[in-house]
Amino acid sequence: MGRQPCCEKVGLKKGPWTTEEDEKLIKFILTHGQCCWRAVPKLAGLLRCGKSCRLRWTNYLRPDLKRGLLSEQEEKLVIDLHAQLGNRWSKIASHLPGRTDNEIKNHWNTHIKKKLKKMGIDPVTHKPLVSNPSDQPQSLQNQHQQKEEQSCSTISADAAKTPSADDFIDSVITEAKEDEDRTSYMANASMLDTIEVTDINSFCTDEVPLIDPNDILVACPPSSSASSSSSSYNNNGGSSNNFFQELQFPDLDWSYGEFGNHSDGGNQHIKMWDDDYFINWDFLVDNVDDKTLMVDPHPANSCQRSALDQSSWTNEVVQ
DNA sequence: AAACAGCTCAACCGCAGACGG
DNA sequence: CCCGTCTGCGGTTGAGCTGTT
Repeated sequence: MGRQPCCEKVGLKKGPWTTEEDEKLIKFILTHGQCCWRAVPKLAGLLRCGKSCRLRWTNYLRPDLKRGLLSEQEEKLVIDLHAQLGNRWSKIASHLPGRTDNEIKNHWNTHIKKKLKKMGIDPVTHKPLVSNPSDQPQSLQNQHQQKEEQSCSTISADAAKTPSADDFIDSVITEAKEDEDRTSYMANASMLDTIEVTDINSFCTDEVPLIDPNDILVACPPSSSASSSSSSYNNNGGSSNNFFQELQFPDLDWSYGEFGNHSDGGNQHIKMWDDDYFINWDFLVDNVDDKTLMVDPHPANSCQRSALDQSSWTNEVVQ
């Protein structure tokens, strides 16, 4: 009785991903696109549940992900959106190209929350922390007031600098609330320019990246993380770093450890998907060992396959 | 140098909603 | 409308790292 588990858990691996697992997953997704996550581990030869594969891909392996700390602009946008949307991280993330809900959620819990509290603002209500301001010394009240004004002023200053940023935020909030379709959002996407979000093209975590093969912003991870977070940035267990280096993308530097300072100026433009974009993908596809795998010369198209196509490829591969 | 505390973030869990039969 | 399946989401956990004593 009860709910069926998402997968047969017996014999499935858990915990940090290894380089080999990452390779398998990347190769599989690049070759087939995303579909039917439950089938992915079986077809890709992974001892993981589909859920785990999906998370690994969307939160870490997707090539269009930005890495590193959120910029001030992004942080402000997150705060604004959170004030309106609450903990709807995926909605918030959908307006920050290259950022995942998990990343934003983590950043909120570890950084922004503290920042707001320090400023005397309740991170939940976005209002001054003290419930009864009269209990508070006048100096503290002033401090809160100042901080709040400061907070508002920084945002409004930005708004002054980028006049349509507020409009944009309003529009995306309205859009999120009304659950408008993504198309209408894309129509307004150009407004993102005003808040210095680099990639204004369609962004959806459930798609293989449909990025414009131009520059995208790849932020360096925190230097601390480069040395810490062993499961990810260096080659202990979950590292994909070496793998990416081995792939030898032209003009692409994956050597996180060399990025150094990451605070604000830490973001670096890396020409990740240049004119040879598809050649790079081809390179990967060519290196897929399993010759039985279907090869799509334009993996980016994979995401645009219809549900029918996707079911048919699944069947083909299964067969 | 060792022990401990605090921090970060990838990964997991369980629930809810979407969807198709 | 119901039921089963699948995916997405948000909350939580815990391993590993850093800083402090």
